[in-house]
Amino acid sequence: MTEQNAPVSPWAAPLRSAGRRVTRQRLAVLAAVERSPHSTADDVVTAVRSELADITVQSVYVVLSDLTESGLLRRIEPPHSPARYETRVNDNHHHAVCTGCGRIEDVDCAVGHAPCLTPSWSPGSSRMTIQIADVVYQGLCTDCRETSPNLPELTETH
Amino acid sequence: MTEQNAPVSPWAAPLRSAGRRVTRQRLAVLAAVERSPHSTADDVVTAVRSELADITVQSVYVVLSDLTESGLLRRIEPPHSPARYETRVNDNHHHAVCTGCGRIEDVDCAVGHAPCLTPSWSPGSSRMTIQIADVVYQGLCTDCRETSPNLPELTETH
DNA sequence: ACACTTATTCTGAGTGACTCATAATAAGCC
DNA sequence: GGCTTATTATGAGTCACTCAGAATAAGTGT
Repeated sequence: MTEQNAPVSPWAAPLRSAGRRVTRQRLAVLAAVERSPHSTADDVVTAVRSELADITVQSVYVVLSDLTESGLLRRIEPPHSPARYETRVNDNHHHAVCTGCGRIEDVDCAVGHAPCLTPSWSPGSSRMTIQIADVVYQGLCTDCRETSPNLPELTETH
Repeated sequence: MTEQNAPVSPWAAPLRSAGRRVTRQRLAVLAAVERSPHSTADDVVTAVRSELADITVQSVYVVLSDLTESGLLRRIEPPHSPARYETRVNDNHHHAVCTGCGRIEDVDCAVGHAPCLTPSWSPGSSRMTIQIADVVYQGLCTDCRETSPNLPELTETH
């Protein structure tokens, strides 16, 4: 009875080394986001409630922002969408958002190194110390491309 | 008396060629955004009211999103900030947001061409037709760098 | 196993940033 | 000067969070 009869979640150790207590709520949120990357807070509430029926929306918000701050989750803010979360952190990936249906795909860095970290400033700007550069691609996914035939040309906005 | 006694706004022609009527509200909004790039909707309301005291917040929202749709304004959505607008459209520039004070600077493309428009997809992603790639840099501006001495290292997130 | 401290979660209210439906107004055209 | 229809104003409502304070439960020590 003293021994652990439930399997220890793979998230317990990461939580501990982030200096956070291991709670059922946090484990459930992490599992939900891992199962469905790019989930919104609302998605997470729905998913988690199948396991923890009474969890509140507010708690999910608190847990999500706390886990984001501790580096276990990454928060992305796609245009015209509530914030989304994923467990894939600490790698150089970005996101592509379909302007038709809103679906989000992961994108690795095309260049390998980081040219965008040494930006060329526009005239009149003071120079900032850049820490991160996030790229958000927008385009049409294969499904939406079929339904809407004639599209704007590819624009060089980078 | 029939001749134009007020100088024709430089924005009249662009509005017309975008198929939009030339109204005082639109001219005032465009002038305000041109004067203060990266303005929020609220900033615009304040600025415009010095000229058009009775304009409503809702109208400003409508005008801003309409002008964005017609390509006269560009809307940017910095993290943890309401949407911002600028008149500088159709050029390849991006933005750097100071994580300390929130100030926003313009950044030209560092690479000149557009490597990010040919992204390398992560496994499991379907290929989208990319139309635009927006880069958001985050870092510390010179002012904030002085006040907060020890900072996280530069991270390659691109 | 039990108490204790404090992080975490819950309860309930509140805010910021928009969005929508409908009525009034005013550009642009004849 | 009228007319048509795009714009703007009015007023209400929603979405995505955020905050204060009370209740609960991890983790720690005994």
